[in-house]
Amino acid sequence: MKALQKRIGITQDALAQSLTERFIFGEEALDGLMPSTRILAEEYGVSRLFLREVLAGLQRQGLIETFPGKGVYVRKPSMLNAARNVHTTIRQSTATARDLIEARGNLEEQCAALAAERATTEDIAQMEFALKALDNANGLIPMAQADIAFHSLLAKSTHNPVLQIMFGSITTLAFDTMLRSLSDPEIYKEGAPLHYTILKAVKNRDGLAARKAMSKHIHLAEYSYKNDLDRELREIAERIVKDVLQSTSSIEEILSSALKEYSVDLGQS
Amino acid sequence: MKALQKRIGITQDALAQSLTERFIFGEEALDGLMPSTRILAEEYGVSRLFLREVLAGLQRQGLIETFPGKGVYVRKPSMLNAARNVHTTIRQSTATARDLIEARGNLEEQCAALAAERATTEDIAQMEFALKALDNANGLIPMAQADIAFHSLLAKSTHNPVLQIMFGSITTLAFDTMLRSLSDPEIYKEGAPLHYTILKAVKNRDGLAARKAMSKHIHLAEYSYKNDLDRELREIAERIVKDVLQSTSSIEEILSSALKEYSVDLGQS
DNA sequence: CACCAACACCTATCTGACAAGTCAGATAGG
DNA sequence: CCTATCTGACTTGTCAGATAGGTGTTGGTG
Repeated sequence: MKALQKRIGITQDALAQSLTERFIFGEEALDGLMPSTRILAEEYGVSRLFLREVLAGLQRQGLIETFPGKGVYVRKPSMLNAARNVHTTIRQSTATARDLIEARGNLEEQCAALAAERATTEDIAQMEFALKALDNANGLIPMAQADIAFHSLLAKSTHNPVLQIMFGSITTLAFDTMLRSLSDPEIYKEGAPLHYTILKAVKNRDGLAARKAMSKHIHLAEYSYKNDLDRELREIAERIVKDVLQSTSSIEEILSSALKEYSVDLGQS
Repeated sequence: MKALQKRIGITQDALAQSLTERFIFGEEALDGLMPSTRILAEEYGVSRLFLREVLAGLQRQGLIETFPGKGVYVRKPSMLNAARNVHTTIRQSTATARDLIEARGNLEEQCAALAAERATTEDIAQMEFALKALDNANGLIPMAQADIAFHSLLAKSTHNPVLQIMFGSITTLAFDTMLRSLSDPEIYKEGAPLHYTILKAVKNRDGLAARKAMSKHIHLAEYSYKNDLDRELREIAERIVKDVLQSTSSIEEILSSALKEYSVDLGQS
């Protein structure tokens, strides 16, 4: 590690930090367009490829976005994007569905309670829209999309960016398990009305009721999962991909298109 | 986007997925050493550069680790590493200290309660070690290191990987605020004994007591922060870096060395 | 047996080049 | 004068080949 630093004048990390300070936090690139890679590379005295790798890192963090033929644009931070790496790690870990439900329950209960205090009329309207879409949805995937949108909007309604990030980091996993839960009609029949209970409590500014309804809603999965409860999330996700998606498109694409459609703009609060 | 896919036979994402399935989830590379970049590039019919960028992506996700002169090694996933990108995004967002305390409080209360149920004797011994180190610590940084180690060990004691990841994603931010809190002797005098209260409750398997003590401990910061409470975390972090660190080394280095020292191996649970 | 030097690998990086997308401005045709 | 088209100068993405520097092994020498 140290040897690499000796060889060239600047590390990738150092360059990345310098660039973020200059273009993301700093006031340069006000229109959002950064100088071209050639210019930047020359300016810092590194090769274009080296700079490219640094930019790739920033892109993976969601700080910038590159367009072939156009240039590199500074991007408004997106909570969802930042959390993207996290769930791949969870999928690798030994985390089980039970672990996820436990963590998610606590988090979402807090979100429900805080949303009851803070949700704006616009927040509520968005959540109502998502629930109506869930009722009228045709097919498993549209249902799950509306479902995850509702929960994400609830997290957004807390107006706490940290909570939004935390929920964002498990959104994909929650989506996996929703796909599994919704495929069971009985579970759906029991769980769906609770959405309205939650929303009603939020409207009434009744944090405690919202929390209770959410708790009930999340923990329904504990009964429905049975044997899968202590199975690793990875296996569940794999099965879902095979059974439901049939490799038409990736889970992440479906998820992010849903969040776009329901204008869940996690971040930029 | 589509144009790029047309040009070459395989996307970066597709190759990344193929590689992970083969070497991370799959059984190849049992010793942890992957084939060299030359071989892999030839095998997939892509250039070394292209493969390199894919590997760089995997490395950023903490899936692999490259050693110059040795090769590319498959790496056991580290929860802390996976969450690294998240806090840079939080720092960019408009999140305030109040937001962090709110989210962290709820999360850590749950961790304390669950740790009381599940902590092993080894977990408890590690936490005791960290607390003793905190008492004997000399200087702000060693104190904060012991402090964050204790809280991380508590999260580890839940034996829930998802909770560990969630806590990992805000560890850096918590560390920032600890550095600020510990610099105030009065706050420290009030907050430090609560650590022992928490640990005692964990030992007694008293989840409720552990939760209460943790709640009190976290929310102490609300009094100490005063004007800073609604200031953005970014500013606080910047000030800390300037005042405390004086650019000797980065916050992340200090933090990760602490977690290593106290053998907080978030992940691989 | 101990040592060490040459060698064969590895990754990291640089150079120079070309393909392909994008956009503004010149230019030709109406 | 207006409009449609085309050219050229940008941009990123990718490539092959060469070099630098680290690491481990192997075989020869003392």
